[in-house]
Amino acid sequence: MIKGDTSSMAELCFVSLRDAIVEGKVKQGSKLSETKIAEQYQVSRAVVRDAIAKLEVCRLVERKPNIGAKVISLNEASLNELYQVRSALEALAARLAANNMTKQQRQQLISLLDSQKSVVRSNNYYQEAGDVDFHYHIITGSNNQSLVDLLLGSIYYLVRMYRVQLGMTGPRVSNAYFEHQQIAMAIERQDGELAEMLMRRHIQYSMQTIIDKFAANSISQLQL
Amino acid sequence: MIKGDTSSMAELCFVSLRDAIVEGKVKQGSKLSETKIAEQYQVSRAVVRDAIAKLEVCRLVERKPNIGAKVISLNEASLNELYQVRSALEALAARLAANNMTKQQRQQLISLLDSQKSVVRSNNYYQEAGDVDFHYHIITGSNNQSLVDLLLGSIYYLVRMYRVQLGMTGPRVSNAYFEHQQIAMAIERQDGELAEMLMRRHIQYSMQTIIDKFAANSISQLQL
DNA sequence: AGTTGATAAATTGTCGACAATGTTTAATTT
DNA sequence: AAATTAAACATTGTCGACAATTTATCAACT
Repeated sequence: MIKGDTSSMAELCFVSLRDAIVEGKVKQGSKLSETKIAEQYQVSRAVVRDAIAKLEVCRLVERKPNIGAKVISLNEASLNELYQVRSALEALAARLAANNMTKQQRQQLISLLDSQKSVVRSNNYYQEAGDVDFHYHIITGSNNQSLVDLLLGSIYYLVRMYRVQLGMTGPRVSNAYFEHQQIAMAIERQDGELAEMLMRRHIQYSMQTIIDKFAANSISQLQL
Repeated sequence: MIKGDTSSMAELCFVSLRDAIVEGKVKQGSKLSETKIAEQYQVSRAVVRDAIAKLEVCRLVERKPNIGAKVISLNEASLNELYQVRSALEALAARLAANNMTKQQRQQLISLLDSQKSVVRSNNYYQEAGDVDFHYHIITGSNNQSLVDLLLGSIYYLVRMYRVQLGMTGPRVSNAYFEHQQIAMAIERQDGELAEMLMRRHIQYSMQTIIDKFAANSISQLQL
């Protein structure tokens, strides 16, 4: 954590903790000790409490009075629920992107897909977080701040947390690239209805993959 | 604020501040002074800061380092965006409610509508917050906790804030009751697709009403 | 009257301390 | 040995204080 930025220490602590949780450095279900985190980051507990309060509302931690906070536990039921919500919201994002994307945003999306073409050939197509993430561009391209806040404020991190937990940040089958292309073409043609439908399908397939992976992961842990 | 509860003071302060903001006691766009709020509620500033941190993530306040927090400003663009998101999420809630509602929840919904029948006759049909709110029952009846958290954690309060600002907590035309009935019947018959479609329509009409009201309100303020 | 600069006052961000609560460890009883 | 109770320890919730930053006020100048 770099001091001297225009952000408060509390904000930096929040981002740092959020990333540590999402990327699996702090395990799901584990207890967050304000005292230890304050020591580790060399800040006062007030800073840590501010960050934890916000993480609670982001639904990455659960907090109980006098007991403290712990990272949420991941389970198949909540994964299912999360994907239902994700599907509804990202389908909306795709429809709005088809209608609302600026020319510049459209060009960025196309450029992104072009730059990823060679990656697909070597069967290494996957989505890193942030600027090079296809979904991130669709969401921001919706130009609906309320939707951006919801998706990038909470859903995005929860989904990523599951993917990290399941080791799904690595290569994926290249169907995803094809689906992304189809969605991008619908958006380019400003066909909101098609973009929405394709995105629903895409998320549905993705959901099936991650649920299968979760189930397989649970079975292999039972066998240990 | 009652002390001695099992909730922390920070939680009570959060709820109290949220309600004050949503119900218009603290004006939109106004500055929140930690010092003054702490005085008013007779707690330390730490309690107030905890509450404000959470209100920030709920998107009811905007916070800037070294400047402080202020209540969001309401405007037509963000109202529009909010309703787009609300429509997607409540349509999903209706579909899930048709599939997931327990028998008991279904009975409660029907009872609620029955109890409101006489109110409609006197043209006084409106939705108070919480337990007697039709939408609240649909959302909880979705039995998707992720969806409940999103809608009841943020969207619900933002929508209510707009309605209070526009004086829309009073009587409404009784079309709403008819629409609610139609939705409830689709849910009772477990017809998720119809429930979803009817809910989209219902929110769309509601959106048109509130946008018209917002525009009329803005014009009348310009004429002052 | 409007602008600029300096000073005072207020507010925010963070700190360490204290009291209350919960957890862990040790001692006692069965 | 197992169960119960008491004591010690750790953590959380809240407090007031300090330093840094911003805002408000006032005086001087144009």
